[in-house]
Amino acid sequence: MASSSSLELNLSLKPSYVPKTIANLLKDLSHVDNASDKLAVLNDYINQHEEELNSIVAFKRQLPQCMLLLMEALGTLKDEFMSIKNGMESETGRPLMDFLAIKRKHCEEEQTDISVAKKYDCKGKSLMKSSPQLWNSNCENKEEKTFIDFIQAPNQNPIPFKESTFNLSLAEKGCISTEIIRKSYSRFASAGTNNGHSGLNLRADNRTLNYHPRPLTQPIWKNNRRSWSPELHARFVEALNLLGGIGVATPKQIKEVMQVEGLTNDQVKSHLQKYRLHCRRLPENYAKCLVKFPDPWHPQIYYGDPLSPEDSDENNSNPEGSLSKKSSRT
DNA sequence: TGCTAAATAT
DNA sequence: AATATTTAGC
Repeated sequence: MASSSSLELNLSLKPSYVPKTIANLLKDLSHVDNASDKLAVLNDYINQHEEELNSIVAFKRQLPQCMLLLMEALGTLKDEFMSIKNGMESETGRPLMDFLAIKRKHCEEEQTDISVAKKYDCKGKSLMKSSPQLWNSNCENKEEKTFIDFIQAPNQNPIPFKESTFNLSLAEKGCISTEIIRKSYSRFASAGTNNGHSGLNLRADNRTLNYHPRPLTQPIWKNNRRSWSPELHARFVEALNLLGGIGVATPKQIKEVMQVEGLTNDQVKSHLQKYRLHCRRLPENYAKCLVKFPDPWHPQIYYGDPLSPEDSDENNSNPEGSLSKKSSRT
């Protein structure tokens, strides 16, 4: 209703995302008579939903229902996209590729339109790139992870990238197979039920899969004991954050993400215990923070996006000074 | 000795 | 997995 104006895109094909329920979106879509425009709108919603899914995946344990709702919405959107696309093809007898070529042309024009970017500005970054890219058969962009990628458990054979990227498969065969989505969805839904966890337990998201820690530069052994150098600790905290925070990450998961040779579960467990005790004494917002926060252990270190280890690693040059600060606490 | 980090036990 | 206890380094 409020968004009906946004659907007056006719042939301009501008991004049309306006938050609304799927039911309302479908209702609004039913008033659009041009199938191409419907697909464009659906595509915007699909991209936007994937972005949002990416955003909350770090909070998946706290927001499992949000994950499910988003994934259901995505499934619905993609099914709808498929059926419209199929309808188009059977009606016109024209393969989708023709359609894609037309869209691509439009999108290239759009890319120069600042107002288009504005619409996608609410979260700052990559949103604007998603829409124009959809219609390109741009296989280069391996960074662009979508829906399917972060439901892969790390030890499962990932679906080949070709199939797992919505954009690419759209370009190649018109649309991602809903079968793949369903498979992934059911894997997602059952992921946490057999391992003792109450809720969903997605072991790895797309960031975890991409996490490639640089080799440690500082010694991690002292006598016979594991020495938690600030650099090692930084990696520990990164892993912690990737896995959803101090309250939910388990020692085994942390160890796996850290990828430090010789590191044992017990050592991580011990360190986690110590770290939790330490954080417990601090204002509680520290302990809950997931992404950006000053490490209470090394307060002068400010952890940035866990994706960029250099943020935390490099700043550890003066570690011991902060360690001594701990003893001044009580 | 006391304090803490790390290891080990429950 | 969480907590408690022990060991050991400074």
